[in-house]
Amino acid sequence: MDKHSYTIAEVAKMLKVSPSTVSRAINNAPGVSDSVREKILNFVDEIGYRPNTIAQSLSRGKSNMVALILGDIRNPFYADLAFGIQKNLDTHGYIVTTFNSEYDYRKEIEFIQFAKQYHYCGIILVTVNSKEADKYINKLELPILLVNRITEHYNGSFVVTDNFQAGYIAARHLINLGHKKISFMSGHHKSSTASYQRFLGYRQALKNYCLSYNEQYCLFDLNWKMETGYEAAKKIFSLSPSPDFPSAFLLSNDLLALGFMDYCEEHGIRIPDDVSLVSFDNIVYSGLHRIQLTTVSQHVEKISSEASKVMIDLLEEPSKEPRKIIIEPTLIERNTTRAYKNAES
Amino acid sequence: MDKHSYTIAEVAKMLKVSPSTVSRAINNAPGVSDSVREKILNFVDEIGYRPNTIAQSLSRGKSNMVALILGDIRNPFYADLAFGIQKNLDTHGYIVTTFNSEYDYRKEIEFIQFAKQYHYCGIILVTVNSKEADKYINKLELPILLVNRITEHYNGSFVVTDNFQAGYIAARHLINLGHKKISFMSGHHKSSTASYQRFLGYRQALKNYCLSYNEQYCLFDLNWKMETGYEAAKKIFSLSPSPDFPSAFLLSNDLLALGFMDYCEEHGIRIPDDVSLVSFDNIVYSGLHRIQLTTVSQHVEKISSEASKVMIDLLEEPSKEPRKIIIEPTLIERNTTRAYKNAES
DNA sequence: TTGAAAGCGCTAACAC
DNA sequence: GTGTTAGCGCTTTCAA
Repeated sequence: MDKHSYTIAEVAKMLKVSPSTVSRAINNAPGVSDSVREKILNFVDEIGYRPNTIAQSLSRGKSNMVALILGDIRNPFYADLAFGIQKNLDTHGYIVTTFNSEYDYRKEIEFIQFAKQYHYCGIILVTVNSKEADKYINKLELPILLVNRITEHYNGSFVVTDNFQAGYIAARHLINLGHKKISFMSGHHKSSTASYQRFLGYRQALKNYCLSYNEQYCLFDLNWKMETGYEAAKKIFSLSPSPDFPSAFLLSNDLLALGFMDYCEEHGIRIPDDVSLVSFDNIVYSGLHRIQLTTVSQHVEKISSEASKVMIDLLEEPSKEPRKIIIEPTLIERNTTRAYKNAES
Repeated sequence: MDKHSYTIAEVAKMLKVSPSTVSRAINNAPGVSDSVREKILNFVDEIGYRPNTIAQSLSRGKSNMVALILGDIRNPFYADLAFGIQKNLDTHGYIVTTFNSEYDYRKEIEFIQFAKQYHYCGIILVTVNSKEADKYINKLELPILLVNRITEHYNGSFVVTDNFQAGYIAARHLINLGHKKISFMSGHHKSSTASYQRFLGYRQALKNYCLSYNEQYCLFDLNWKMETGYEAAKKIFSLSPSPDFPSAFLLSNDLLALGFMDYCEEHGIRIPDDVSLVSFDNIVYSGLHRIQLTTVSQHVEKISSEASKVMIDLLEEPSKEPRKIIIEPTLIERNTTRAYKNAES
């Protein structure tokens, strides 16, 4: 029953040494004889002394907390990311706090300032990528790492998926299946480079295969959520019928796709019989036997391990060149796509 | 472009007042004339000064960080819980750090000690509930709140679901459907009160309706994960056929159920035609049109709002009586259960 | 109402 | 190899 926490001064006094010696011993710093070090370590262990991290941080002028700012931890993609990063950084003695910006750039900026005020030692940011954030990021004196999305004027370290390629292979898959009319349902198009790059990849594929792009059936301001995917489907399928109506859809992420599917199922639109679907992320629920969503994997475990490594580098060797890591996506073919069948055939 | 963060001393000097006056002003403490206060506040705002929270914490002897220790953020139930708690506490000026114990009591204890060393001001704990943790929890001098599960000798504040009731209504639903042989697939039975209470409720229902309990088809050490549910199904369905084989299963949580379903689907066991399934949590994916899992909702948004309220109480009025909050679960009837049909009929 | 000064628990020069 | 001492940036008595 430790009634109160000891201070380093108390420990020093009990051991009849100076606080600095204790400090050196517990921090594995040089300048203590082995015998004294051992004595101190044993004693400290015995009485259960642990240095006050707050005091350490203040004295050292830096903490060991890193902030992870992302859209929404309830998105399984981010939950995986956060889990991985947290676990990796944990083993290196860092502690990470996760902040949900809810895809709102004002919250994001608030959290960035917050991290600064709290003297976090670094920031891992999945930005919503507004012009505003851009300004804040560049005038930040904290080590920062952008994950998944980069801003326009950023030239620091990042770890991202090759989203252009992701969009390209998703579209190509559909094209190879014979689809001619393919629509894109995008997350905040203007603000998210991730979504925008995927869109560009899709456009490129269309172009390369001489297919036309029909903006009428595309949506560009979706909010990455299941409900939004549901609403998107409602909107699209309530459009008056036309020969131009798409036979396949690209959805910006799996959550949107799941919502989209839900609407379809409820309204007798069969997948993949009536329309084909491809999305991005490969969250675990997409692989469920009853779901079988064809999707482009971003390899989240790879992203989180790379991001952890880069962050640790940034923290421990600040002088190093910025690291720019791009990860190749992979198409996971499952069951929401099938060969295009002409109505007349 | 603020090159460096100002200190309170610098601000004071610029304003030709003392640091204490600045401190009082920015903390809304009494003892400053309105005119001076206003002047300080305006200036501080203008130059973008923010007090160093680390220094504040050290000086005050307490921080405003609360630790949330839970099993695994990748479980959507916990993601929802964490999201809600974080959002609520955020608006009260607290910052919450989430730790994943991975259902390992040693990690849990490590995190508890950690929170102490870092001078967190409070802990919200979803314990794995080992005897070990029990000891640590009770000799803790930090405000602590147990969520979802309580330990044997705990007599502090908690917010939990009525898990006995949850188990009872789940089983009763199946019984009303005519099922006679109902099996229970449990999370760590011995260590989790949540799971154990659900099991007890189930046993009680069996008893009340004069049904027999057959341990042979129950499993008690599952690990709350999808893969584990999959393995559980494999294990059960590889048992040699018998007239006692259950026609319905209760699964400790939705993730287990999803994995269980996956195995069944893959092996031609139809749900609900061949076997009925009920589980607990009502994560969002259970409601998907293609899934339609019948489950018992714990009302996670209610849990998180109550937990937040109680934690804030604990922090701000430490003298108050412990709060003990029990939330009633609700059965969500969907599509993984159906009336029992005798093979001969 | 305001300011001076001590101190929170630790680290890191600097001296011995 | 070890100890002394001066901060880190803030809050909070206490005195004015």
